[in-house]
Amino acid sequence: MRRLGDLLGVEAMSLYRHVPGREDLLDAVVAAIVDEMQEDPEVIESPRDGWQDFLQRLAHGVRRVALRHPKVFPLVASRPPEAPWLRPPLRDLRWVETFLEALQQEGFSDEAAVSAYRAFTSFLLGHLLLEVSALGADVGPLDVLEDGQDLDTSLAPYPEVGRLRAALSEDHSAVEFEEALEELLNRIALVRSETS
Amino acid sequence: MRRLGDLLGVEAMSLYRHVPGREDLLDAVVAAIVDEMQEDPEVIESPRDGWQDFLQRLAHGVRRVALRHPKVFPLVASRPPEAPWLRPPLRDLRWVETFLEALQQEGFSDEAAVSAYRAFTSFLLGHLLLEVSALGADVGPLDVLEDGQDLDTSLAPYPEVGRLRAALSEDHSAVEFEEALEELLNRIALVRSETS
DNA sequence: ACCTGAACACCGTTCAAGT
DNA sequence: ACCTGAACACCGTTCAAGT
Repeated sequence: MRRLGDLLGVEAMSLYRHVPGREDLLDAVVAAIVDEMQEDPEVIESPRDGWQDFLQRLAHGVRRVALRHPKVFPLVASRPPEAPWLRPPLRDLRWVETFLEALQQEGFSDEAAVSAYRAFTSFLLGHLLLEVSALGADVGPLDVLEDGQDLDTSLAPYPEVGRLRAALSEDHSAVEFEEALEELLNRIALVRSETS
Repeated sequence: MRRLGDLLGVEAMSLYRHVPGREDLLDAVVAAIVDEMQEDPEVIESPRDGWQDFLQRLAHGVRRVALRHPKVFPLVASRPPEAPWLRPPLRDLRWVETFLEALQQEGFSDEAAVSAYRAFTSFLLGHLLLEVSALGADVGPLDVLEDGQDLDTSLAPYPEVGRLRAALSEDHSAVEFEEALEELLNRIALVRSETS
């Protein structure tokens, strides 16, 4: 609060005229991010070419927002949701409604739509949180080391990690996201046809 | 620090004899949780009936630890990792080494093993973080409401959410975890056979 | 070797007082 | 209506001093 006050050229105490407290302010930040997803033209674009197309565009939209705000996304992902049916990062009644409608219009049963919503949010959370945290890490890999050690000797007990450390450090987040998303959509399609 | 001191019947300042600071203390907590995974007999059990059996047991072991420590697991999931090749929640050189060895012994190529490690961690992170945070939420669904409103009127603009809110609130985390894990193993098997 | 007291530089928040 | 000063109850951390 004090820092934000400074940033606005005002004393911290003035903020309490406009906002009940720190927690509500953080909630508002999260809400702003969620709104940003809602305004993405790539996601909202009216002609939906099937539910797969819709979920593809939604997933990519959420990913863009996450990458645009790497510092804030963990908040979107982990603030306690307002209700049990709001799962991060799709923690918004409008999104859940749109999501369910879109799938039901294409013949999903109630249970299939709900289970797709669950699988979809788990997927987004895992991939985007990991991607975003890797971004924020900007960790010189030297942080692991004790004072005298170098990387090779400290990795000596772990030959495979040492041998593959280049491969392990590569960033394949974009293609991984794509492939896992593809796979998720296939799984959802399967559940759809099972229960319909 | 002050609260922990109280808990130990000592002044906060005494803690600095034993620990460099707050951050290192949190790191130690995370390390303790990771060690707990290592000691789970269900996971370590020597006769491994193939890599699928190993990954199944590992996933369930991590899940057990996460559910045993719902308050601490978010820390395991989101503390900045020590190196780019340590992905939460499997953020431990010993685990990565074991993981890679196990898969290579069963004919995985280097790339297939690394990509399996990535997919596996994303999966665990998404599912367990969501499950654990739903646990900690214990949210009376009334928190969403303004003072005068009741649930039905506040959900009125979202008919599908309203209609399906019972289904949306049900907890299916256990079966979802199982099914998604199954699906993940199938995908990993596919990648394995493609690149070998 | 281990602990303590006093102190420093921070927080978020309340409230009476200013314009 | 909006902002401020002083104050309160907290933090983590340093350091000289105690046993």
